[in-house]
Amino acid sequence: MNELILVVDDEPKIVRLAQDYLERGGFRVQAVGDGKSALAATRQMKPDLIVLDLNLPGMDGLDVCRTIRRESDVPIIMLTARVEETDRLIGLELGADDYIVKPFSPRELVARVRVVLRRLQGGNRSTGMIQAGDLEIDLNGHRVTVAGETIRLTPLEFNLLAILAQHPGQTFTRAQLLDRLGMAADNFDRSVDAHIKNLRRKIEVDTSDPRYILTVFGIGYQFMEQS
Amino acid sequence: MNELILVVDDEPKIVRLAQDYLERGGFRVQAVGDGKSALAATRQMKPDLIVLDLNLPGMDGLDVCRTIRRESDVPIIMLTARVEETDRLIGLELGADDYIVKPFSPRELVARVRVVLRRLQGGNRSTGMIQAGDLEIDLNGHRVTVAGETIRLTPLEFNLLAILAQHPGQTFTRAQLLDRLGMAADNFDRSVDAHIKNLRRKIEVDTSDPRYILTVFGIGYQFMEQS
DNA sequence: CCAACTTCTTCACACCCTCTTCACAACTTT
DNA sequence: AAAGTTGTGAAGAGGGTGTGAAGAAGTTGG
Repeated sequence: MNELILVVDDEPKIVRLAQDYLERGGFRVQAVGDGKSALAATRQMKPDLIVLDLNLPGMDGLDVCRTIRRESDVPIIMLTARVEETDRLIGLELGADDYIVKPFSPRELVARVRVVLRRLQGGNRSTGMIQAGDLEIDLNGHRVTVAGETIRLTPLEFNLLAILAQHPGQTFTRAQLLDRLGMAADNFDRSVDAHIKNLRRKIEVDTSDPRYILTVFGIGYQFMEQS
Repeated sequence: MNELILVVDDEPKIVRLAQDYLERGGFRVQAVGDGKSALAATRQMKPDLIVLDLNLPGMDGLDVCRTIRRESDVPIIMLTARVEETDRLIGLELGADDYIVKPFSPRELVARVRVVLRRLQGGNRSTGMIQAGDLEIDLNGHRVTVAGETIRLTPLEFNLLAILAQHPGQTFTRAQLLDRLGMAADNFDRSVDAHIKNLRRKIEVDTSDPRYILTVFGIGYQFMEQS
């Protein structure tokens, strides 16, 4: 089955153009015109990739991106009108996988879509089960076992572990984690540390020499890469 | 071998101007004055990029663009006198990759040519990934691998490497690096040296014969240009 | 609706890593 | 050969992190 691309833009011309080229490129395309519909469509149709315009009526594209990221790892390509904004996109690290500056060539769009999809195909995303050493995480069942023993995690601890474990080797800043966990942005950064501490106490054999959740000094935390 | 650019325009002044600047920019240039010749030249010489004027004698520029697109994926930059956004879209719809409005600055033309060539050749500026030899830098994930092995970098070392690697071949003075790293301006210049030393120890095979971070005596440092 | 419980946030202190600086050696340029 | 520039190891100052405990906020059960 061909990949399903969700195009989110309020300009019909752009939508038509993108849809036309993407379909000619062998993708299925669904289009919506505002952020609210984008969220609904993402939940219902579970697209394989989202092309998201930054300035949308109503909800800001950045908020849409953030919200989608909280519940899904679907790849997102941002469309932006200004070159200056692209710096912020990377700086904010809000979870977009690529961006394209308007006016864009539709062929470039198709090429970028292919690149992003190919890049993320190696990732294991569909099973809902993550294994790492003695650790086993059941994303759907909200269950975590260490050496066969089920352990009790708080909701926040589970989500924290899930985010990290779904991206082994990638370092998340405290701000990114606060964001993805849906915690108030004005929270103290160090509250993340507290949860990491509690989480380590439950899953690590030796908390002073962690095997799963590593500290990246000055940046944040990361889940140990599988060897 | 340098890229071959085909310039299609019926105004000798424009052709001369474009040819002059493009050749000075390191490209080979071939020029024709009408649509029919443009098609023939495209088939024969297989240029790496085409600069195409919209209003040509005989065949319309849009038709030329459409026809070329049927048989080739060569990048096309359109030249036009009109400014309206709708025209941009029409051009892009036909398969052009960029759009320049006349009168244009010849330097802008060269810059656009470079941009289009780079982004269609899989330039990975926006992916957040930088590759150079055995070195791989994940800007978003704050991860650096050497020959597949993840290495530990301090925040300052990571930023230093990122700045240098994002501008290969460009030499930075110590003052520039201090500035970009957000270090106090009254810092000792030599602290940069110390970080370069530590960085080299982690990424270079032989620190006395660096492959990635080169010293430019009397100036500063630069990241090795990859061939 | 209240009480009991769990979870989340904040604080303070100790500890560890990083950054800066210094001094000297090695190198490049003139 | 002299002068200036860069490479390098070591040590102190500064800032980030680990941690336990206590208060705040949210949840569950009667």
